[in-house]
This record gives sequence, structure tokens and C-alpha cells, in this order.
Amino acid sequence: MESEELRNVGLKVTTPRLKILSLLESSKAKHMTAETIYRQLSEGGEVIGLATVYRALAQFEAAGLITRHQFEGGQTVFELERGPHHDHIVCVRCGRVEEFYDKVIEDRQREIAEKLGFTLSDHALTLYGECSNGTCTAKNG
Amino acid sequence: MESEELRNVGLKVTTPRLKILSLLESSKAKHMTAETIYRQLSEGGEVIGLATVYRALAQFEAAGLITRHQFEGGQTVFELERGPHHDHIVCVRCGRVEEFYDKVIEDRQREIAEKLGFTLSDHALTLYGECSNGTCTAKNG
DNA sequence: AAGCAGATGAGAATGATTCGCAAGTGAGAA
DNA sequence: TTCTCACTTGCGAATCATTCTCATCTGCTT
Repeated sequence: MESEELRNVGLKVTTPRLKILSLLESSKAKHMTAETIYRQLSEGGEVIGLATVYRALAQFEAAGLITRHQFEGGQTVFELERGPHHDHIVCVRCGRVEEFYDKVIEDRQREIAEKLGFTLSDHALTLYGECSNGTCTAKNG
Repeated sequence: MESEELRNVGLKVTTPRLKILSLLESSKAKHMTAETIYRQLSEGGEVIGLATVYRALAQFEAAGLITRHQFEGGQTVFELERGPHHDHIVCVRCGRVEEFYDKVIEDRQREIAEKLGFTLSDHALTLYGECSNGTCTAKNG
């Protein structure tokens, strides 16, 4: 239940938050902009202000429920923190986003940070390229 | 001479472009925002519109003279393409930016893209962390 | 010196995100 | 169950970075 998730991170359980969270959980698009979320809720008949969407997303992010990505050129997208950590590869032609995880890179990052005298707290790795023709057609997140 | 650089990439040699380029080359801060460049030129007595700064930066980027970075939370910063490719590590406390290059990661990225059916054209890797106390004090780019 | 495509400056326009505020609503206390 | 109150929300205004419009200007070629 989404109410649990909210309570667990210390957020008051409210209708807007539940709607936004469950949209994120049910949507087939893994990466959504605030605008998209707002529009989909509106189309679903919900009356939720855009500002509220932004506020909720910021809180969810702070709570670790979702992650924010800023792929080049595009708007900020939000993604539910389901499984384990991963990075992204984005098709510069069709916008398709694939996820990947690579232990070698992850380990290497930590070593590099250490060598430079930093305590690594986060990282952002996004690859850009063109995906193979067959798959590369429409836009999606 | 900066005029050469402009001609080489097919850009008309104009005063604003020369001023902006030479500021980028002479500045001790490696990463500058459009706003910063605009302000520094203004303080230097130059009359160059902010829009012109943005236009020039976009053209320089397209020409490969500079690179654009979008570190999380902050504005877009531009950096002169001097030496070879590198990635960045940013101190989340003081904003200091260090550069690094790691062949293992670079190679790995290419392999991953290939495996996923992408032709890699670019990538963005930024590490975030806290730098060791001694160095971690003021803001800079 | 003349002509023109491309460049510039100033300010308006845009788009995404945040703020301010009055009204509304969870959730624990009584 | 009702009461309270801090936390929320919706709405529109405000902000911020960036882009566009357009009338004027300026490199570069002839």
C-alpha cells in the first residue's frame, strides 16, 4: 500500500501524494516529468495543482522514494526507486532510455573519488548514443 | 590568436566572440556560467548583451571549442576544450570541481553501449562527494 | 566604396519551477 | 467523536535561466 510508503518516510498521507505515488508505480513509462504527471492526473479527473506535484516530487526525492534525472537537452524526469541502483543510456535520436548496472564502473568510481580525496556520496552517469535501427522509432521515457 | 580559432571553425570573427573566447582562455575559473561571463565582461567595461553571450556559447559548443556541463542543482557551466577528454567530481559542500580521466571506465562505457545495441556518441559522468576538509572551504568553478 | 548575410543589443517572451497566501485537512489529543 | 493545529493544498503571481524578435550594425567579399 502506498500509504505505508509515505508513513515510513515520515510524510503525512494525503490524497495528492497517494495519487502521484500510485501513478508513478502504475505507469508504464519509467521516467516522467512533473508536467506529464500533472497532465495524466488531470486527465484522470483529479484536481491537483502543478505546484503540488512539484512539491510532492521534491519530498519523495528527499525521502529517497524517487530519483531525479536531468538528461541533456530534456526536462527533468523522475523515476521511482524500485530495484537496485543503475545508470542510464539514452538514444539521442528517439529518446528511448535503457538502464544498466556495471560493477566495474561503480567500483572504479569509488576508487577515483578516494584517490582525489573525496568521500563519494553520489554520482550521475548517462551514456548517449543511437540505438539500433529496429528499435529506434518513437519517443518514450 | 583567438581569431584563428574562430576562423578555423567557420565562425565570423567579431568583437563579442573574441572577448568571450579570450575571457574563457584567461580565466582562472575553468567552469563559468553564461551569467558570470556576462558580468565579468561588463565589469571590464565591455558592452556585450547577455543574449550574445548565450549565442556565442552555443556556437562555440557546436564547433567543439567548449563543452557544456550541467552539475546537479547548479546552473549550466561552460568549459574550454583544452586538453583531452575528462570527467568531473564535484564537492557537494564547497562546489570545487576536480577533473579526472579513467581509461577503465571509458572502455567499459563503450562495451556497455555496444552490448545494449547503441552506438555511443557521448557520455556524462559526474561524481559527487565531500572533499577533504583542508581543501574544502570556498566556492569556485 | 558598396552590398549583404550574418551578428548584435535591448527588451519582450517563454518555459520550467518556486513562492505567497488564504483555505482545507490529516492525525493525535481531549 | 470532536477539537486543534501544524502541515498541505490550489491558485495565481513571481522568479530564473534561456531564447526570441527585430531594428540596427558590421565583417567580409567584390
